Amino acid sequence: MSFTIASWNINSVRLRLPIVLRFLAEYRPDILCLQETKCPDALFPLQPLVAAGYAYAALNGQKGYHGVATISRLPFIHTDKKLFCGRHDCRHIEATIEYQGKKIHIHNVYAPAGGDETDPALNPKFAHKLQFLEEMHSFPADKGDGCASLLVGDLNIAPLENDVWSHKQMLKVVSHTPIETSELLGAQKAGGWVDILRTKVPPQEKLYTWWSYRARDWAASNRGRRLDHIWSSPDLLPFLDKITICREARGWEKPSDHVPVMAHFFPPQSL
DNA sequence: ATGGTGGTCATACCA
Repeated sequence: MSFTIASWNINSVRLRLPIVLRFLAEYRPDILCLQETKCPDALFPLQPLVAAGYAYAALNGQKGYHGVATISRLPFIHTDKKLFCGRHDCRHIEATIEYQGKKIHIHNVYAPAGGDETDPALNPKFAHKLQFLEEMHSFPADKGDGCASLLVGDLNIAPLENDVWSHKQMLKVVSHTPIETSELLGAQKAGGWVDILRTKVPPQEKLYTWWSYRARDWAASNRGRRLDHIWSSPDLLPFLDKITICREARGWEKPSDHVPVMAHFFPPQSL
């Protein structure tokens, strides 16, 4: 029995409940971290998820915007929320699980998109994004408590050249500007995190997790970006079996513009 | 250079 975690920016969990249930039925992750749920906790559709076998949920939602939720087949031994930038935006929830004696902190993160203008002096949303990135620098993979960690979510940045369809054309586009990509890689390094999607797909290969709604034909033009990420503490790397980018979900009925990303781990006792 | 498509909540605002 492997351990599988998935992350998906769902762009309204209530509107897209049918494809959430389809994904859970077909891929059966142990944990699913959702972003942009756009749903206050009191209105979160728990019952159908419980019926699908996901009995545990850690919710941090608000009306209309943002919102994260971590749903699980395994119980949580602890949950926590972090506020970023002194705001009450719902952009983070931490849930700790125990899997075969190994405790794992799972951070579910939704980073600010940042608007269109790339000058933080002119665009407060981009300034907010940069401050969020700065605060992500003090988000360690090793908390010093002996637990492993995973950090997943929509970070709204495609850090590497082949995380976008055209590096050259995207350098002036929010999500791939040099300040964002260097800050994100800086936060990753400062926290001691490993970008595990890129341990299985080499940086020379294109890899996308998001395709705009605005394209006439998203699959034909294939102008994607890798905005969704799975980071781990280095101690989990020996157990990493494979990753899955569920590209097919972009073609499902009433799709999100993001697709689920997954990591599959061998059971620690098997190695 | 522009607008292209979605979501929320009922109007602009956000992605």
